[in-house]
Amino acid sequence: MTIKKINNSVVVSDVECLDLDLTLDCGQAFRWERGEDGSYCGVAGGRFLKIRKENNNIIFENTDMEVFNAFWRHYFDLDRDYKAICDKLKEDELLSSTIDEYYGIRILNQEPWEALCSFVISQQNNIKRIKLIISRLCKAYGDDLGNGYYSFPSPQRLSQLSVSDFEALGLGYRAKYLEKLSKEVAGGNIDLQKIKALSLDDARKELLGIYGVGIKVANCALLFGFEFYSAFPVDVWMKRVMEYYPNGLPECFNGIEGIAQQYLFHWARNNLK
DNA sequence: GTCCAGGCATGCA
DNA sequence: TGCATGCATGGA
Repeated sequence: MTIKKINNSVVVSDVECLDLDLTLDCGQAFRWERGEDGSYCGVAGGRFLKIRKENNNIIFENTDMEVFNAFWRHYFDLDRDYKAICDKLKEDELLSSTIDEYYGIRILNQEPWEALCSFVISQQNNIKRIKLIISRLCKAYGDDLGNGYYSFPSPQRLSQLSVSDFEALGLGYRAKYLEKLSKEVAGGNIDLQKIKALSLDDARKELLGIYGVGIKVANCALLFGFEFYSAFPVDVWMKRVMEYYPNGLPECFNGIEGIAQQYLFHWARNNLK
């Protein structure tokens, strides 16, 4: 991997295992939009980014080296050896063919607050509508970043809302979950950074204590927002996949269960039912 | 019209 | 502990 500043962009060459479609539009993050040219625009960490792939280069447009190194480098998990991870996972028969077919999925390091909210919203919902609701939430209560892009609203901002304010965004019965969660985090009763520093089991216990957070939402938040690569979310799609593992998860998943899961999730959505 | 979506809280056994 | 049920919304 080599990194260069070219004009207004940061250009990263020779990145193994990063397919923008598979990574940004695979149900782990809900704020990226694909342009007709295959580029993606989105917001993370309060920053707008346009990213595209050109031959062997990943181009981070309108980004300087400081912001790239401070934020996007970690967001895209660029310092993790996904090739080695995928090679290990391919010891499993199902993943061997799945990774060949869908090589390039990475786990994004999203912010804990956004990930937790997003997956509370995700429950009993489909990806298209999750995106729609989050988009409305950001437009209504996030900071205006220009060109129709908005930051994900802070817990402080959302703590000022009522249940009916959330319902107006189409949150349905999840409105009361978001309302309470926002107030708890804004008020300091829930400390997400502290949870991030715990062991996986302890962090999961903390999240499971939150109103509206069950085992699936907790594991998604842990994997996508708290950097726990062993978290293994099982939703309706993964329940179908689990029939292929009647004796439990294979040993080659150890420590990287979450990455295995994301490939299997993608495979299931394309191949099962 | 019915079924389903990256499920959860609640009540009851 | 495990299981049944209700829950908001919108697309297929």
